[in-house]
Amino acid sequence: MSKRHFDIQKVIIILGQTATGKSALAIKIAKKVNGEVISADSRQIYKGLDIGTGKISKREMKGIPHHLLDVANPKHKFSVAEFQQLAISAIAEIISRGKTPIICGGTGFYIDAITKGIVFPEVPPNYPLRKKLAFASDRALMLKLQKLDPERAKNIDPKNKHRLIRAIEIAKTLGKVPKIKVKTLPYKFMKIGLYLPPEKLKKKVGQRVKKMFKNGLLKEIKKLKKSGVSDQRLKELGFEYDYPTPEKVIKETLQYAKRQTAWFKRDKEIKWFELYI
RNA sequence: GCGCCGGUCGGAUAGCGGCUAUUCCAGGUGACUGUAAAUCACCCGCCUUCGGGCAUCGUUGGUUCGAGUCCAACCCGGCGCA
Repeated sequence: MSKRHFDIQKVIIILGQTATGKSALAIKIAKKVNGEVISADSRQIYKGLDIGTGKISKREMKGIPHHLLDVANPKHKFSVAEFQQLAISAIAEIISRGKTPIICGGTGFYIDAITKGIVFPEVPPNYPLRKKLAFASDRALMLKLQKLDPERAKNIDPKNKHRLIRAIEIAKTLGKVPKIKVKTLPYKFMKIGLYLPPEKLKKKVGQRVKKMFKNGLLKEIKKLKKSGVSDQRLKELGFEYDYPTPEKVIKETLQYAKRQTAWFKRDKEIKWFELYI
């Protein structure tokens, strides 16, 4: 019996708050283990959002192949489920070439979609329906959901319109919202979390944002607008479209970092490291 | 010095005498099943056994059954006139 038989394929995950040095570490590890990087970032997935998302440049990649960057059009929404599919096939494809997948990113939900194998109900977004329901009050949405699927209505966030609308969307096509299902992938996920103490993070974010402005963040936003990305969309993507100031961007980035921490805190499998940079 | 206006939580703001002082921002804790830098909940004067208890609207008095709200004086800030 060969040793190979007992080996479970490893998939390395590098996660953590923004600006903690994930991308650089991913490159280092990739060099060591003959790996390729899969980005798990809900904004870097889009074409044209480079400066504002802190996307790694070709040069910084140092020859390491990167997947799931620039695969979506910023004009349209990209969903977790789509990401999950692409990521799963990217993992398989990298492994089939005898290399090690390294998932690197800060979008906790995207990472969990892979590592926990969340099975999303096969109901794609119904944008006309969403648009229509967007005007309804949370109370009205709740009543609607109670009629469609009393079970789901019992444990849903009663004031969270996005979730209510999604639940209604599912219930309308499937009859009801299916119970949470999980289909784990046959890999061993090694979760490495990068952490910076608050003061250092603040400093790092400040430096990074200033660099963004220097590198032409405003020009990038203008370009996106010109290519047909609406103000509304830009806002969804986390960009100020009118008067973004460094102070504002820094503040928002730090707020985001806090939300990231809240997400990652729940995952006890993460091994945390402070990077000295 | 005179006149006018104002002083309410870290900041901003609401509060025609009546239960528990409003809302927004900032801050904190948390939730998360196809929007996730999204969305949502709770806390945000002090104490608490988490049920509540005690404070508090510049200060000090007063009117009143009852005052952030009315009155007086004072303190502070802004504007105007000297």
